[in-house]
Amino acid sequence: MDIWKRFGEKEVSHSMAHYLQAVASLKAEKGHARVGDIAEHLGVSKSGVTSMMRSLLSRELVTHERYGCVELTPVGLRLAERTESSRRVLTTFLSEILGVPEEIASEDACMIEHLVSPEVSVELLRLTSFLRSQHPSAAAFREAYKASPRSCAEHAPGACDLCGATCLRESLVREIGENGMTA
Amino acid sequence: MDIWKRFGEKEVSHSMAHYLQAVASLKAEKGHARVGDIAEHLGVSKSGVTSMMRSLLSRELVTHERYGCVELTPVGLRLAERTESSRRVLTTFLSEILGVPEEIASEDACMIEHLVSPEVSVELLRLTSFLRSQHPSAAAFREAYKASPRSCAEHAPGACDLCGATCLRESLVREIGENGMTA
DNA sequence: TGGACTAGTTAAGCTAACTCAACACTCTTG
DNA sequence: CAAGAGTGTTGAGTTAGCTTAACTAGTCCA
Repeated sequence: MDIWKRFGEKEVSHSMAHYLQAVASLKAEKGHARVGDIAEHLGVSKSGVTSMMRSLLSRELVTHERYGCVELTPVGLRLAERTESSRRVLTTFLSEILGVPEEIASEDACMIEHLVSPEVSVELLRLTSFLRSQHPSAAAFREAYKASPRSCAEHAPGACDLCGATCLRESLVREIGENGMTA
Repeated sequence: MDIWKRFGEKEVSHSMAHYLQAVASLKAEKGHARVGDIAEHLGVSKSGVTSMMRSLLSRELVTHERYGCVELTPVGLRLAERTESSRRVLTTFLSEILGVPEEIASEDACMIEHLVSPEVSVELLRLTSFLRSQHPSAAAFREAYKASPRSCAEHAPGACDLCGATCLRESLVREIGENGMTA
């Protein structure tokens, strides 16, 4: 009943997760992460970076001396890596298994990467690798799934217990249509 | 490169989505949604509700007269229904297909329901209903998947193209372990 | 008809995560 | 080694989404 509020109680916020990722990727790319680099990488102002660094510093996720480079602490690094893992698994699942266009897959993954629990990520990884594997039933699945109906037939009211009074598929497809996209 | 910032550019925020859902569910449950009901339902103060109503009013997602009941506009209702659909699909997928404990499934679904694009929701619905169906290859899949390895064997460095330098599964499982949970 | 109670609103204040403008530091180069 | 360019920080201001405290509108009852 109250879960929705825990949104703000995650160990790191959406912004923080992306700052940590930015530091990690700049470090990997150029060998160091400076305030200006981070600002450019994320498309925010340098002063925004400075104040976020203060906040990450107080949580001991980075180290940062005035006018110096930013470094991830072990905890910060672990968080950055975990977010990155989650993003990779999600993107692959969404685009390869679900077959959603890559742009949408990346966008959705970017939105939710830091919100998905490791429990879900790890199971998503398992499912994704199984469905992509050479295992005979995975191959059979891929064939059958390709041919399975996209229509609402199986979602006619009463025929599908996922749908309640309204057919989920219909309302979702209507949504996509209204945004000018094709299903 | 800049997708992360679009987080704040969604048509409705996480909070708004949940206020809309609350109005819809109270309306369905008691026939009307009043400020106090919403406050109690969401665990926020009444003044918080009043100010959010002002904001939803200005976006024409609800109607609300001083000291009166709150009603969803057609757009508000559509958004509430879409969020609800998305939540239902996600919860089912996470718990039934991925096999994640129900509590975690609900929590994750609640976090991301409003962030997942309808394109992804609709494909997730398709995959979920296929994998739950009586289709022979779905049944075969379920059997094979149950028996498929949970271990890291298939993720040994180099053996799995999902993993880069570090094994995703290992880092995710480590994360779960550190939170005192079992994989 | 006027309390009293409940429901709702307003006002002021908080935190997060930004912005821009101005100032301060550092580093390079002549 | 000092001027200027470039980098980084500060400070003030903004918006979203809350909070508490104080006030007001509506309702019910004697």
